[in-house]
Amino acid sequence: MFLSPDECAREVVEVVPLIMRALVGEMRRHDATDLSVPQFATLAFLSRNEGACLSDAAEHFGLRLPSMSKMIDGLVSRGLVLRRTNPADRRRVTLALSERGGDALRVAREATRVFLAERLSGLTELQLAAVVQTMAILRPLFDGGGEGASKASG
Amino acid sequence: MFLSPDECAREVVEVVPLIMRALVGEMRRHDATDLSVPQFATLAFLSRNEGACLSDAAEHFGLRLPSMSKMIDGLVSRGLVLRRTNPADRRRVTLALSERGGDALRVAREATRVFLAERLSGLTELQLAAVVQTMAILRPLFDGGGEGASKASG
DNA sequence: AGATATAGTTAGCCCAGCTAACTATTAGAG
DNA sequence: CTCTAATAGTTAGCTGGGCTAACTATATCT
Repeated sequence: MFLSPDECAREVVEVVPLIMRALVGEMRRHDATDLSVPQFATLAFLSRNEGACLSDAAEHFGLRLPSMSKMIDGLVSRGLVLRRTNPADRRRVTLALSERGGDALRVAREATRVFLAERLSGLTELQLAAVVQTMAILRPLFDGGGEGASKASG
Repeated sequence: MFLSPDECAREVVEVVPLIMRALVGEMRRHDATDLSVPQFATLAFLSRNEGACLSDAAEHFGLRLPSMSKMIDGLVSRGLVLRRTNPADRRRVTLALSERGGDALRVAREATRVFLAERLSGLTELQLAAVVQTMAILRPLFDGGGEGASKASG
């Protein structure tokens, strides 16, 4: 049986939104963490990139500056993110997680992980391995907005 | 090597949003199709469920009625969906794709498929098979809002 | 010094969720 | 048969999260 990228794409385009919807729904339900998925992702990015500036974050998520700025607004006003002017280049803004932001991220990560792990709990070891392998295959194709994605054949 | 649902969940929760972001970004770029992802998904649902009522659609997507109603508003006002009162139960509304809606769905599907297929074009046959297999594994866990998902262990 | 480029913000638009409150219709109790 | 309760949708109004256009502030370059 020949398996074309086309057929594969058809599957991915159906299943990924299903999973995403479940994740979004789950996070919406959680009043405890009370983070939207984009907010969650932003905190995660900042935890991996301490000191990133607004443009860095915007580029990573493929967003325009105003969108990113507003998102950060929300997180700053909730005390989860610190926004400071960079003294070396006073046009730039330096972003960092606050202590509360780090806590919120950990809580949200844990809740999401628990939710997903529960969904996956019925899978066999072999199936789990297949899922992990697939994630490893797909990640580089879609990370960083996909600029370098077309040369994934290597 | 033992692979726990937890580790698997950690991968899924990182990679799925990456893919989703790419899909959303791609659809936003497309002025031709000019459908948002939820609109696209709604048309796809209606094409598979001719004659569904508003509640059916809302339940399928895990949305509240007002949200679904507004979404349908948009599609109706663009001539993509027909909204008719069900004569058998005049409280109900019967939804269907219009001809233009069917066309729009086909165009959007094709564009999305092409985009994704391009991203996947560098994968080997084996990798493609793994992806397809994983989608088949995950789909039932997240389809239909996941009501029956917790008993996936059976 | 003055033009140009870069980093962010503000204003204002749209879509897409939500709840609360409402209308219209149907089903059911008495 | 009527009156109440339940069900299906809509409307109003809120929030978040995208966008562009226009602006400010800073840096860079001629």
